[in-house]
Amino acid sequence: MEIGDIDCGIRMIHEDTVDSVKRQMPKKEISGWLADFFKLFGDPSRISILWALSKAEMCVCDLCALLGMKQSAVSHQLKILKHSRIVKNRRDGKVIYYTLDDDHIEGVLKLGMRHILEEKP
Amino acid sequence: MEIGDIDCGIRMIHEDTVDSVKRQMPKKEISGWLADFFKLFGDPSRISILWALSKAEMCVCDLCALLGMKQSAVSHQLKILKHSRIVKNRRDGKVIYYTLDDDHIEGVLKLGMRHILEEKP
DNA sequence: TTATCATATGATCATTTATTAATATGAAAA
DNA sequence: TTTTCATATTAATAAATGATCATATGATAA
Repeated sequence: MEIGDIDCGIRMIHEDTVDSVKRQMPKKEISGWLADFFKLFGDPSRISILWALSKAEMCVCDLCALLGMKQSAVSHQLKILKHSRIVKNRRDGKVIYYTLDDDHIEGVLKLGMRHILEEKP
Repeated sequence: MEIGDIDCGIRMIHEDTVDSVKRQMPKKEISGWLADFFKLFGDPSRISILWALSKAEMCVCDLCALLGMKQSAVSHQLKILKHSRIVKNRRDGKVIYYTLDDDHIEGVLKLGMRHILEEKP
């Protein structure tokens, strides 16, 4: 129990613990990327879109019908997901089909789902 | 390629796909819980706090020192995490120690990290 | 070409959220 | 009891975000 230096306006009580953990922390840039990644899953609309795309390739208007969302709203979310390279699309005439573009996405969804189902009985 | 009913103001092109996926969709309530769960990981401060706690039990002021955050900010985030039963605490005199309160959390962090490290070379 | 359809984009608005400063609580030390 | 220290809480503010409306793009069909 040593009293360490001040960095953020308050005392540090366990300097050894802080030092040890500090060595195991990711760089700030990485934490930011991680948070940005999880933020993609932090909205019910995007969760539904991703879940749906994990089941089938779908076009925008099918997603609208499936989820009861405005076309514009779906398009905006798809743009975010595409920009994060979590989703990709292909054009066939006027129709644009979306699919998941990353092997990890379904795993993340399922891991989260497992947690939810255990937490809320 | 059938043209289906209208629900959200636009046409549904692939009715069979939509029907099939609809049967595999989680209920809205569940999508909401999922999003709320991932939202916890969608902020750099919380990511750092959770990562730190996955390495050691820590008190509030140690977290402040480690992360360079104001005590108030740390406390706010810990409150959110505790309320979501992702983190728990114990009191020892004036000091309150926090730990992860869920086996899944570290797994989620690591899965996300794996994704990040593959994406950003 | 013009009209139509599927999708994308831009601007705006309302809501949520993270941080801060100030203050309160609650336990130990003096 | 009074003071000090660790943490929590409240209120205010600024920034981020998701939905919507209106409009634009881009491809096919007439």
